[in-house]
Amino acid sequence: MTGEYNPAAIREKWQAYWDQHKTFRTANPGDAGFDAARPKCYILDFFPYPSGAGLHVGHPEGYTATDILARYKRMKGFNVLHTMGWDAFGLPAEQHALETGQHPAVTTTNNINTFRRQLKMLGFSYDWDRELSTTDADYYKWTQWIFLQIYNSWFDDTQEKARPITELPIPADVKSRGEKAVREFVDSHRLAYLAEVPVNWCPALGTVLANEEVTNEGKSERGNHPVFKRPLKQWMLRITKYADRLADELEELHWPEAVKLMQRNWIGRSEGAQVRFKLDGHAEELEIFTTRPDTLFGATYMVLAPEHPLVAKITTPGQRSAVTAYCEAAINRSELARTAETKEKSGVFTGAYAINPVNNERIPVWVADYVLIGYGTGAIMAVPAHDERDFEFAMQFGLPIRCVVLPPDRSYIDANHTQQVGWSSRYDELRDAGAEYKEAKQQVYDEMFDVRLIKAFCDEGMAINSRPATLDRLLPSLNINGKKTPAAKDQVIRALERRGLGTRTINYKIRDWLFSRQRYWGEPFPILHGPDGEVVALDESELPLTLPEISDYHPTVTHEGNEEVPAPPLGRATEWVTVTRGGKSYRRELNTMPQWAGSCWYYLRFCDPKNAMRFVGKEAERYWMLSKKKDGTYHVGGIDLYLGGAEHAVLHLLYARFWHKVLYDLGHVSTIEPFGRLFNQGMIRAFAYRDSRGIPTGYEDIDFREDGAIHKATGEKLHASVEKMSKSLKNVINPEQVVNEYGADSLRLYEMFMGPLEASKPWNPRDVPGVFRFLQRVWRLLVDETTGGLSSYISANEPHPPVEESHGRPSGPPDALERLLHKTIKKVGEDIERLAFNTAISTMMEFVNEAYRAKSIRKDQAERFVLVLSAFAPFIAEELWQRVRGPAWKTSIAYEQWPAFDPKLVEDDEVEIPVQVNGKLAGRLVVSKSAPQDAVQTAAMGDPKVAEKLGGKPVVKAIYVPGRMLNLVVKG
RNA sequence: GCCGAAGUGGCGGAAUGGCAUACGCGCCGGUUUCAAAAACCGGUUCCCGCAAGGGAAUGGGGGUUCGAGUCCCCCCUUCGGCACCA
Repeated sequence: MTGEYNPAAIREKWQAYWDQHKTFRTANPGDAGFDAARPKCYILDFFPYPSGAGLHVGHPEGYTATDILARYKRMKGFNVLHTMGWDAFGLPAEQHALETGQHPAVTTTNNINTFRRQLKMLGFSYDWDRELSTTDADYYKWTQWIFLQIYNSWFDDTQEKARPITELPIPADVKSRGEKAVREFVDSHRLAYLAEVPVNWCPALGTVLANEEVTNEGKSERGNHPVFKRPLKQWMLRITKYADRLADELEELHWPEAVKLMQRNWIGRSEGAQVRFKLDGHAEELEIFTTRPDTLFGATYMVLAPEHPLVAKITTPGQRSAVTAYCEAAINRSELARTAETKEKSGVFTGAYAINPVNNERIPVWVADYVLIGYGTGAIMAVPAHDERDFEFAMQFGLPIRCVVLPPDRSYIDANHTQQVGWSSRYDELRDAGAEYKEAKQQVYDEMFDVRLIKAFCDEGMAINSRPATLDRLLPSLNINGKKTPAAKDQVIRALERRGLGTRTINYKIRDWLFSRQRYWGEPFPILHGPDGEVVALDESELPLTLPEISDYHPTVTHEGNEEVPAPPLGRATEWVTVTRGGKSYRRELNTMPQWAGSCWYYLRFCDPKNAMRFVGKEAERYWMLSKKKDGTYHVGGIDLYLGGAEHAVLHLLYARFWHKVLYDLGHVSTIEPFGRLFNQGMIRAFAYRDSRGIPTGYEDIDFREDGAIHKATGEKLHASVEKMSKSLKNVINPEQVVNEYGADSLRLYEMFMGPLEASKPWNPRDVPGVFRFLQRVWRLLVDETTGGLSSYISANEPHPPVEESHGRPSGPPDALERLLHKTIKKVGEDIERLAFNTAISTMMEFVNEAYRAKSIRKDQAERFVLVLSAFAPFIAEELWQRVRGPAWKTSIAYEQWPAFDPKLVEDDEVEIPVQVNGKLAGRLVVSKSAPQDAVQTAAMGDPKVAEKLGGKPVVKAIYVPGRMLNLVVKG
């Protein structure tokens, strides 16, 4: 190797070195070389789906950030667990198989090899011995095992936790009905259960689509073919039982508030009441859920979802044909199509009437598709005055709108039609007439307010018009007039409960998790179906249940009457499918698990990836997952940093938390949460250049001139905009190309230098040379380019301190550069801890600029600087370290100690401070930090510029922040 | 529509309530060179001015404060999430 900075040669040399020496192999408790005295740090990236396209510049953004932190923590003496693996089951490989016939396993292996090669180029300090793929039978054996744990559990509502199914108490009456009844009872309590659920069947593509693959018009995203809902038996996981814990236990986590909020919204806990309405002329009652029981007096009609079972029963003959037509149309429209059309409400009157339990009013019952069957009871009481949807519907169909909550401001009220809102004058009138304070107040509230609203008022306010007409007979305690919303709610609920008309209830938006896919490339379920519909789980000893080979990855189709009924492709593996046991013939479950399954627990397997006896060894799990807080108590979640894109803010993180909690309840893991600290990196976007017709142009066809981007061939000036990278916009940046041009260290540095990690930011190819230049400057500061020896900047006359003193502690006299180095070490360390890598890099740049200005740097200073740099740019740092240390030096820089700084050298005693007059800058002053205020003030007044600004007026007040600024306040 | 994040030079961005524009890109000038590139040194928010200097500016408007890019209220724009969840 010559003296010039040659990133490619350096990269190859050190990549091979790290591989050969297994530099980043991490020992587990009990392994040789494990040092129990060191604290642990588990730093994890969202592992990638190894797509055929290879690495994208978005991947190395997060991976570089975690790598810097991992390297820093290692140098700070931590045992660092930093790992990488592959979320390799999933759709694209299967689709590729459908198109080419190539086995998904082959595609997957190839893609993984590409990803691994590309990641290794970037110098990430992963322990590659822990690499895993969700598609390895050794791995998915345990995914299946966890499924069995879930299947073999039930949720004990009193203890609020999962327990083994064997501990489920069987009621005597169930027992008495025989074995089948017991089995059904048990099955209906399992955390994994079978249910009939509609799936998206696309006959033209011959496949079942995920909801995301279906357009709003109910067509397939690929090909625009029609998609039909077909009910299929599906595995469901009872995540709803964990709704409260999933919401409440977010509290303690060090996560972005936005993500916590998104999860809470997804869970959608809402408190309210279930209320039963009698139906006029029917024995059945209509049960509804409402979060605003205080508005019960404002209910002017009821609405049933089209799928509601009561619709058929209560519809009067006169309305029957209209209602039937409406319901059929609504049910056949996809859910997406139904919710997409938010513009106009639709609905039909059933002809039936319900009785409002609080005032005996007879109100019409409608059917409308704005009420969803899946939420609450699938029926509502409509309070148009205080619900926007009901308001809109009532306006459209001319239904009455009765205001029962007085809005605190007039913007809601139609002044032309409102007679009585001047209630304070009415109060005075009553008091003048001799009424007691309380009486007068109540009298005002009890008088009917004729308030006409111009829009729905949905916030809290004061209840009005809310008293039964005949107080005594119905609900004597139910006059809520004058009550504020929360108190009114509470009073209504308690009154309803006393009368047996309703109950306090909590509802959630979150649904049970649809856990099966009609796909080939996923984990097979360890489940057998018996001849009489009995479901049997495989024994743990029969795992893994491996995927059989099949030649055609399309689903199979059977016909039931005119209808096509799809079945998963695994049905083609006829030998695999049938299992004989105890003389009985069983069929294997043909569905496979969704891609989420494998990613739900990989962080646990990384703790102990080779364990053949358990999904993770107990000791390894405890060591890596239990994090102590500063106060000695344990953190609720074990992973010290989990970093990835915001696109997984809800589902992946929620599903993984759910599995983790089940495993915790069953005693398999030691923390209630998996990810103590979460961080989302921002998206990297890129400039796209379009011509006047809007057609994108690739960078290679553009001439970047000072006056703008010009199309090379046509000479047309192109319009630039920042967009998500995509093939069609021709703005995709390939990281491998950047590595070839500038080296891996430059790529890493640029990714971090672009801006704050969490911000979305544009990739600008013109900025990459900037960080490359910085690395070259570092190189030339230390290395003589012609000889390859140490540069002339490195002062030779200084004695070279012994190894153990040269880093890890300050040495040498505190000259200006030494002071700056201490500041740099402090600032970079702090910035790494708060993941502010962009400012850390600026700080290093400033140090190098200053060293050039000084034209000299001591060898020990150079060494300490290289240590700091090594977390960011490990290849160049290894090489420089070796060169500075001399040819005898043979070990990696990765386990050297992070240099220390002296707090005394970080603080300057002489500082320049601004002097302000009335808050405006008037001048600057160099002062000693310890100088008393009056000395500083006297010096400031002596400054001619300051004196001029003061204009001879007396200083009425002076604010001095020692060492920061002085502000002189004068009158006028 | 609702919820969340963000708006600072030509560009990416920096700034515990205390000198706005660090660092980098680009641009301008200088050194070096036969010349160019590279490298090194210096300059570069905008407006007026030859200059010294002066004025304005952190999306817009108001407020709190000795002092606001930062805190509070209203509005505008962009991005992200949810989308009839009663």
